Amino acid sequence: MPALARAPAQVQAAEEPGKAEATRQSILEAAARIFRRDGYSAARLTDIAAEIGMKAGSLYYHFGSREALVEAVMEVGTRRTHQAVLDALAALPAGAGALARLETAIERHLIMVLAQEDIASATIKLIWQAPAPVREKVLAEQRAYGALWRGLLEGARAAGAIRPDLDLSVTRMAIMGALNWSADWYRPGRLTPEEIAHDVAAMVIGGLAPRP
Amino acid sequence: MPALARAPAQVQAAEEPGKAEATRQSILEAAARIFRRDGYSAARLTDIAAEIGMKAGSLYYHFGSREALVEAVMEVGTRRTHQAVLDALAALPAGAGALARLETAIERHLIMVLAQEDIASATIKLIWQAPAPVREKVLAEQRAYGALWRGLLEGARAAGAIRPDLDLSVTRMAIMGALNWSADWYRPGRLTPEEIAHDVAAMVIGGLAPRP
DNA sequence: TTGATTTTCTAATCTAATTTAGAATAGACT
DNA sequence: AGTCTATTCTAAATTAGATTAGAAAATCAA
Repeated sequence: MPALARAPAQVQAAEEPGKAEATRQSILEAAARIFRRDGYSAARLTDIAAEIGMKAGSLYYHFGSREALVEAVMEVGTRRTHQAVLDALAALPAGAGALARLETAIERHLIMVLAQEDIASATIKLIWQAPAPVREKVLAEQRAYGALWRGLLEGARAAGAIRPDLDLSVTRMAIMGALNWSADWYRPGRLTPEEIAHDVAAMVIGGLAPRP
Repeated sequence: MPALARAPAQVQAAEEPGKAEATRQSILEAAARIFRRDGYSAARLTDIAAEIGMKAGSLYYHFGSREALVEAVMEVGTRRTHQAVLDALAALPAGAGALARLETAIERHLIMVLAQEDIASATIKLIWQAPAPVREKVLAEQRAYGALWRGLLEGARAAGAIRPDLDLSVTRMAIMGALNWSADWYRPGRLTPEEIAHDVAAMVIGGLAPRP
C-alpha cells in the first residue's frame, strides 16, 4: 500500500525521529554529494541510492520524484546557508561597522560553499541547472536571503562605507557571482577555504589596487 | 548514403561557402539561443531544429550527435570571447597601464556575456552543465584564455598596481565568477550591458569602500 | 512467536528523448 | 528532360533512466 505508506514521508519533515526521518536525511546528503559531483543531468537516482547502499526504487518511499528530491536538497541548502550567515552576523560585536558585517557575510557564505557542506554547495551549483519549476520555487525561497544582502549593502552605503557611484543591484550580483562561481571551480588543494574567503572578501571590499 | 554525404560537414569547417556551411552556422546560432534559454538538459534537439524550421533528424546531417553540437557551440563561444578580449586590448593605446588593460578585459568579457552574443553567453552557462567529456575539451581550449588573464594580473602585480597580499589564482577565479555568473541572472532591463560592465570593473579594481 | 507496520527490493513498465534508415525533395549540371 | 548529389523529412528503432506494483524483508509491539 504505497499510497498510504508513503504518507508519513510527505508530512511536514522533522516530525518523529523514527528511522524514516534518518534515512530521508541520509538520502538528502547522498543526493547532494552526487549532484554536486555530477551536476543535475548526469546524476542518476541509481547513483544516489547506491551511495547509501540502496536501490533506486526505494527512494520513492521517501520522495515522490526525482524533482521532489532535488527540490528538497535545494530547500535545505538555501535554509542552511541563510542561517549560517545570520549566525555569523549575530556573533559579531554589537558595534561592528557596516563593512565588517559585509566582510563577515562574504566569508561565511563562501566557506559554506567551499567547505564540506555538500548541500550548500550542491544548491548553488544546481540553481540554474534544475528544471524551471524547481528553480522558481528555490529562487522564491532565496528572496529572503537576497534581502539580507541588500540590507547589508544599503546599510554600508548609508554609513558612507560604499562608493556612491556603484549600482547596488549590480554590486550584489557581482559579489554573489564571485562567491557562487567557486562552487564550480574549487577543488580542495593549496589553499584552505578560509584563506580563499579572506582574499575574496578583501578584494570585494578593498579592490585590487593598493590603497594610497 | 549518409556515411559519405555527412563527410563534408565533418571536414574542417569554414571550407566552401556552400549552403551546408551556412546551415551549420544557423544551427549553431539556434542551438546557442535554446541552450542559453533552457540550459543543457532541458534543451531538446526538437526545439533547436524547430527554431530554424527544421526537424530534429535533419540536424544529424550537420552534427554527429547532440554532444557534438553542444561542443561545437562552446568551441565557437570560447574562441569568440577570447578574440574579442584580445581585440579590445589591442585597441588600447600603446602606453596603457596594467590596470587599464585589466579594466578593458573585464568590460569586454562582460559585454560578450551580457549582450546579444548568444554563443558566448551559452558557452559560459553550459560549461558546468555539459557532460564531462565535453567540459574537459572546452576547459582545455579555455586554458589559453585563462593564461591571458593570468598574464594581465601578473603584469598588474609586477607594476605594483595590485595589492601584494592577494593570491592571484583566487583573484582570477573571483573575477571570472563576478563576470560569468551574470550569464545566469542577467535579463535586459534597467541597465545596459555597458553600465553593468563599468560598475563591475570599478568594483573589482577599486573595491566597494571609497578611497580616502 | 505472532501479527502488523514500515521499509526496501525486484522486476517490470513507461516515457521522452536521441538516434537511424531509407524515402522524398530540391538544385545544379549536362 | 534526365541524372546526380546534397539536403531534409518521415517514421521507426533504440536507449537510458524514471517510475510503479507487488513481493520480500526487516522492525516493532504484544
